[in-house]
Amino acid sequence: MGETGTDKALREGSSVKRAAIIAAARDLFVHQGVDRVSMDAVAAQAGVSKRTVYDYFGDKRRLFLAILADASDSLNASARDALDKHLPETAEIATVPQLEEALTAVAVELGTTIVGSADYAAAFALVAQQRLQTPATEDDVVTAPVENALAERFARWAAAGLLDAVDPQLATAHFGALTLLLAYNAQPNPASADPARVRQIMIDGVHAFMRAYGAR
Amino acid sequence: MGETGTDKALREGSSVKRAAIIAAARDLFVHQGVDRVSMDAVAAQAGVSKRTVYDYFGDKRRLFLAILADASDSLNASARDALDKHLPETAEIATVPQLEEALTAVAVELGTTIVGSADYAAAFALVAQQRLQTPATEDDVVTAPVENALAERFARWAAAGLLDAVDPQLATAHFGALTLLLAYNAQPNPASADPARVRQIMIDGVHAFMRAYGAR
DNA sequence: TACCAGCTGCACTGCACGGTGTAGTGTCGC
DNA sequence: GCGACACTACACCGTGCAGTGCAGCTGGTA
Repeated sequence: MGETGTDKALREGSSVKRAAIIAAARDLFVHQGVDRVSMDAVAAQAGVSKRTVYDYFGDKRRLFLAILADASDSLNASARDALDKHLPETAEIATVPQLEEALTAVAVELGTTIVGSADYAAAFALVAQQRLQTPATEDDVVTAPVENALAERFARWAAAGLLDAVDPQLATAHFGALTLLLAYNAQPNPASADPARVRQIMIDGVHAFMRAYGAR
Repeated sequence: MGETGTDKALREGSSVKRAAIIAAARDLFVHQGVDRVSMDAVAAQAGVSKRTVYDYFGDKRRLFLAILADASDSLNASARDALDKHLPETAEIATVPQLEEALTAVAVELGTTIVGSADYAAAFALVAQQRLQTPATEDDVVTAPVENALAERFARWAAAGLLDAVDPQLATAHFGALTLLLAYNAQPNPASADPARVRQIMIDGVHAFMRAYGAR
């Protein structure tokens, strides 16, 4: 399941044009909905002929899937960056306050990069749009890797006596709900978030999480 | 802002037909997306002629808004019911465990009726679909009344020393995130939720909430 | 009986969009 | 000069859909 077969006769083309088309389509799709955006509009926004769009991506559905894959990739990449940056394997976290500080740093960074950035918020919006439609939408944005990485760390801290979490998976879900989920949902419309507001939600969310799960 | 003006020349008609059209349109819209559902399909599903749909609602947009208003009303009604049932003004809640029990009852009921019921889940799905589209979407599903009612109760319990909540609004937001938001988001697709799963999420969510906000 | 409103069924218009085919232009390597 | 290629501009087809107009059926009412 690694490669989604580029079935036939798709042109490789330059990566800059490809990126331009994806960016244009993403922005238009997010703000107007996939169905209301014509391929002509995508081509115009990308500064490319409509024919080129079809030569590159085949049809509208495959263009959409390409957007999802692209967003999913960069989302996971930046999430992993944030984790490695603020919660490295070598982190010396020995007290609950240290843990809260580190988690807050992670949450704020994730919040500003994910919720605050149109690129990633777009992915969620698009999935939310298509989720209900044609049931054959198994092509989702994969959040699992990040969640698993977090759950693994939670389990380690629980073992170390820093967290009072019987079920690390559940703790991870609650962490996400109190931070990213809440922040994303609190925005009137994604891709235009108020950074300060997001930041405050993150801080409050981590604080509540630590009150619930921090060892006493 | 009370009445959205039924501009002109709309027929009142029988409430059963009206309800049938709304139900049919809601289901189709939720499962296929507003743009992909034709008015012919709505009429057929409702067992009504297309002409009648137009005579009743004017156009597709107003039909959509009627669905939102309808869902918003019944959602708030059943939410208020759940609150009055499990957290009446006359409730004798004096201990933290009693509070957790009552909150769990409320959350489970809200979860099964809202997340578990297609009617209300549909509203959120539709709003999610339209939220990004044409920015002039001020016609939202109003959750504010319920949230305020909850926040008010939280404030009272905080004053009574049962909750350790400096900011009742924030506590309400966290309560919602840990329960409804998480449950709604954990469903692969709304309107087909697993009741047992929803129930468990609610129980766990309230438990975590009480660990974070319950007085020690 | 005549009238009238609610409703159906259907034909019809106008339009927008997905997708294709193709002629023509610029560019690179030989 | 020549072929191969990437790309554009544009015309074009088929289709699906929002919305309208209308003829006709039905049941209730005076």
